Amino acid sequence: MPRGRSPGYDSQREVILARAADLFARQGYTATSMNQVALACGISKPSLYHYVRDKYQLLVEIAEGHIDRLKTLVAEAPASAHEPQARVRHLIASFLEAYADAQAAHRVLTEDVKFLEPADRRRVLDGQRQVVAAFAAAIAETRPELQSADLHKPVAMLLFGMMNWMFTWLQPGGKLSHAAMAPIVSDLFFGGLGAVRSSGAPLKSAPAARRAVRARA
Amino acid sequence: MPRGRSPGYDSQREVILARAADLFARQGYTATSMNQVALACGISKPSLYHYVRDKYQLLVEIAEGHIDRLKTLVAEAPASAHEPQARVRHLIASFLEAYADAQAAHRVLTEDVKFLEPADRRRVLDGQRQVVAAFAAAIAETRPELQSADLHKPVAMLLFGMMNWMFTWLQPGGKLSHAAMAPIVSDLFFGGLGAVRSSGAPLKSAPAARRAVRARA
DNA sequence: AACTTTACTGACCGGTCGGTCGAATGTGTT
DNA sequence: AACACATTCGACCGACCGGTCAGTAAAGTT
Repeated sequence: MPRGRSPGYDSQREVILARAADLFARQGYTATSMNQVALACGISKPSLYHYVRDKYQLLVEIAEGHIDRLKTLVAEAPASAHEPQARVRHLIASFLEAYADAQAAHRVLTEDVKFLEPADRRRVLDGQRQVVAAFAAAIAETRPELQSADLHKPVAMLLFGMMNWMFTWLQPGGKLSHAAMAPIVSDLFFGGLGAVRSSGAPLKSAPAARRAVRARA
Repeated sequence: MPRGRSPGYDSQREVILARAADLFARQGYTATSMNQVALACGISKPSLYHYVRDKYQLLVEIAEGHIDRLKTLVAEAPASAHEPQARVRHLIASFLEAYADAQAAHRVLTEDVKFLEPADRRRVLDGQRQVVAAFAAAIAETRPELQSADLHKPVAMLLFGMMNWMFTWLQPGGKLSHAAMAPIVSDLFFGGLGAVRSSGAPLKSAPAARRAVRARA
């Protein structure tokens, strides 16, 4: 066995994945050519193919890498807080932090899933489903009536809407950071959760909203 | 002057725009070929080019058509309600209705703006900015402290996040409709608005949340 | 030194893309 | 009938796509 892989192989591979994620995020998967990826990495196209099987593999690895990170986040969360609302607040903060650190991958995950082959797409969407389910369950603990009304998942999706939409308008260099938005999102969400009707009968008070204010500090 | 345009010209053109919007929404702008558009319309590619200058024009017309519709919505809204919160609630409902009626165009608007040339993109984004500003202003009327804290626009963006993210998870045929989500989104938003701190000092109560419950019926 | 594999590249391939050409066939106007 | 133009299409074009080939230079093992 005459020779092994260069020690720089894995790091070079990570550079490629990062640059590719960046290009995919800015231009979209289909609008990005492998020539562009190679150029962004400072290598030729055949060299690029030395590290990566094909263009599709780039997409799969970027998407799965990010969803795996998110799954790790929800898996680590339960241990950190026992009070239900504090746990969700912690989840929100850690997700927004992860989004900030991996904006390109996040954008690819949300916009280019449609280009995954059925099997891969199913796996990725299943990961997303697990993450949403974890949020929904944590939310349901703070207000069990929602679960019986089958509203805990829609409400969780509204929360994800607030978070996932942020990469659209929150620019990295701006004066408002992802971290600064975390308490605002949490306050808005838990404040409002109390006002969501769990059935046809309107609520006469907003207990969860008041609870939110108490838990915030 | 020997002949005018066929009476079916405009309707055929609208069919083309609708089919193209559908394909762009499902596959993305770059991943959709003009052959596919022609096939979906039941005509040949040269015939397609008889009705449309080029592929790019399709994108521009779809995006501008949708943003114009949204601008019309906010322009018509102020007359319909005098109470600030009711006005925003009305806006939310009418936007979600518009989204449901033009899901394809909405998706194209949010995902394919990046393919617009700078001038067109600027025009479209400026339209979006106007719409957001209108929402933000209406929100600020319900809670003026937010505006002085420069939080009314971020908070408006969180609202848009909830609404714009819905096309991601709310399937047209499902048991939960856009219309059914409108009061939930409104309740959650206005309930939570009271819990958002307008400054460093924490709120000791959530007045807007209680106001939300009263205004809901 | 001999050998095997990594790392890398210029040149190229089949195929598809957006878009056009030239011609055939209407169709309303004169 | 004669004309002008709308409408339609098969065939085609240059450009670019993802990906490969054949080959070079270097590096680790023996």
